[in-house]
Amino acid sequence: MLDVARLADVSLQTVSRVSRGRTNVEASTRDRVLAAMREIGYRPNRAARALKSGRFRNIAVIASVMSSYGSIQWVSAIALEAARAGYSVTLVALESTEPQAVARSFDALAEHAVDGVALLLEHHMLEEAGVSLPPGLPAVVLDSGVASPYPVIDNDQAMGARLATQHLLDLGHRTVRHLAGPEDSRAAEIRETAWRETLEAAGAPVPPTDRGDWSPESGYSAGLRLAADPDVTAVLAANDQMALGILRAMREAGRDVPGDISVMGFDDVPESANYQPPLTTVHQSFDRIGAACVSALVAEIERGERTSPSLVPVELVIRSSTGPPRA
Amino acid sequence: MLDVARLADVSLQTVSRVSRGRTNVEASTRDRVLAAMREIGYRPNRAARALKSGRFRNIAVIASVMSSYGSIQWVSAIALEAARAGYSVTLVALESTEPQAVARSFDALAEHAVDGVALLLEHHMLEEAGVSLPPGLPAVVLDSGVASPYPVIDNDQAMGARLATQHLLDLGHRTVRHLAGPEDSRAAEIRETAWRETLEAAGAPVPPTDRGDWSPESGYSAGLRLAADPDVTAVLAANDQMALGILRAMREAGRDVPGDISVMGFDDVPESANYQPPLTTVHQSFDRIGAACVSALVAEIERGERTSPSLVPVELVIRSSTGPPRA
DNA sequence: AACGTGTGTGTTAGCGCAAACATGGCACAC
DNA sequence: GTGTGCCATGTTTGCGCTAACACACACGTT
Repeated sequence: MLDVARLADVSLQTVSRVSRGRTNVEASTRDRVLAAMREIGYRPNRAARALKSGRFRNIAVIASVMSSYGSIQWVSAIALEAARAGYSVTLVALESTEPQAVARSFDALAEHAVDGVALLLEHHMLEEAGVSLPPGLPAVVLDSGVASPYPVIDNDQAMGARLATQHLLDLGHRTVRHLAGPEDSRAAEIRETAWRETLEAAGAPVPPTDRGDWSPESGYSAGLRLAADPDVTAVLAANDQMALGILRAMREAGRDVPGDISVMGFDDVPESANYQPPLTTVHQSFDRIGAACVSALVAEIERGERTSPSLVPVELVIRSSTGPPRA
Repeated sequence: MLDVARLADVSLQTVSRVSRGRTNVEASTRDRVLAAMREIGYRPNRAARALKSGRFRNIAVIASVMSSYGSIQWVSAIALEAARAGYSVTLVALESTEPQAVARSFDALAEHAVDGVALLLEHHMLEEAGVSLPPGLPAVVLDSGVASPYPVIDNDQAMGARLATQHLLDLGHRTVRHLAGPEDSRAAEIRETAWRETLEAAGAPVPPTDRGDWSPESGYSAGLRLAADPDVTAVLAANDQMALGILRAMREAGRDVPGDISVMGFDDVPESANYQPPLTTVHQSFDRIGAACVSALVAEIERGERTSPSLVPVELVIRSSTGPPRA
């Protein structure tokens, strides 16, 4: 920086002003400084800048389940949007959801140079691990319906489950079975509750819930049970992967989809249009989530504004795995 | 830090030593300092530490295609392994693979506080964008077979394609069709070359290559063409998603898999065990890649050692989509 | 003429930490 | 007793940058 200043024959402060794009520098001076920077190959040192300003222009994303389609979409959407806002993104991947592993990652986080955190994890994990974020650190939680001290942003999953269930009822099914996600998942709970309430509101009987762990395997074994029950005409799986397992089970059991049984998923993973048959599902807007998340974080970091929780609408995607029940 | 020093009645330097885990501190002093840190809630300031040491303990991962299964696995494997080595990971997501977008991301990178970079992109993109990394910045490329100035790490994809092709030949197929990935993909090229060479080595005829873009849709349309050709008895798709599309096409064309036609994938995505039928494919070890990548980077950052390129072995996963040709 | 007001630029100080060097105490050999 | 070396700990300094202030000068206003 000193070299640049000397070469352009200005003070260090003027170089600093140019490098930060401040306006109160005469055009000719600015050009001289910029030329000097290029000649020397000057790059501002982020560490020094951060030390002085107290800001790192960096946000952390803590993701518990990088294997799931949703969290990946979230992470990339946040990374893209953060780049637009001039922030970088530090990815803190959890080895597992064991309380100790969560606690360890949070300890590491405290030493990270971040101005804010996006939490991509089930909120109860935080409590189980007995950890908390460093006080005063802005954060948002990407998870719906939790009582969190931080702003919460999520897809409107309840709306998704409602739309899905209603779609099946509208097709003429007497009721809809639900293959829920694991009990400790908040998302699973919300989807299940919305499913139940939609049935109740329509006066349809509420059958017992089946439960899987998001994996195709768990969908497969639940699917075998469902296939064996002649009363079942429609199934809503809590995610696409489990729906895939159900499709496989139905085929093996000789039950036609959607002729004998309608199957719906949830998430709209890119593959779902190519399942057998192409899956009717619920599409979530991850890029909008990412944008909402980053703007909430930046608002709090830069202007101290707290955002109120927000739910991003979802959309029904009707393909070929659902149809009217056989008369 | 000053408060901690006062509370523990030691010098700043001793606090610094304790906080970095240096050994030359007496046990009793260390305990006093640690207690004081806890009481005050002291957290070392990364920016100051980085400013002083010239190291950020942070590596960047530049990923071009966060949507593909492989890159996601790579990113999380690297993040996990980096955490173990005491590094954090900054994710630089590319908006697109347009040269301008790539160039923009690289400009941003230059201002990032990173000690090293892992490049998760096709090498030719760098050249097209006309960008280069800041000189002297350690980097590794996760991409095989490129002539790169940086160490290259990858799964042994040639081995995978060889194993897959040989598996089909061993089952008794006269030859094997190949649905390759896009032409601009190095991975696609390697897989295709290995497939061709395996056929040639076995004295099998080399049929024309079909080409897709990694998507299930492209697999589907290629699958329809393949299904119409009665000579085809075995197909190797360059990834699982395209294989999924082929499976769908075969089913719609009334061709049994593996009875009429054997289909193989490549990647072993978690869903592939639940495709219809469960897919025979090639499994890649992403965690080993992540570990190799981080250790290569750390070796260069901390000790200036250049690692030689390394290929991580892959494994054949035989499920139910392949079998002997109908006699 | 005296006084604000604004604009472009320079000077000073210090952000929090760790390297380099300094110190002082103790164990041991001679 | 004196020297030697080693260890735990303290003091000083500066990493690269920017906020705060200082200043000089060109204006317009009273």
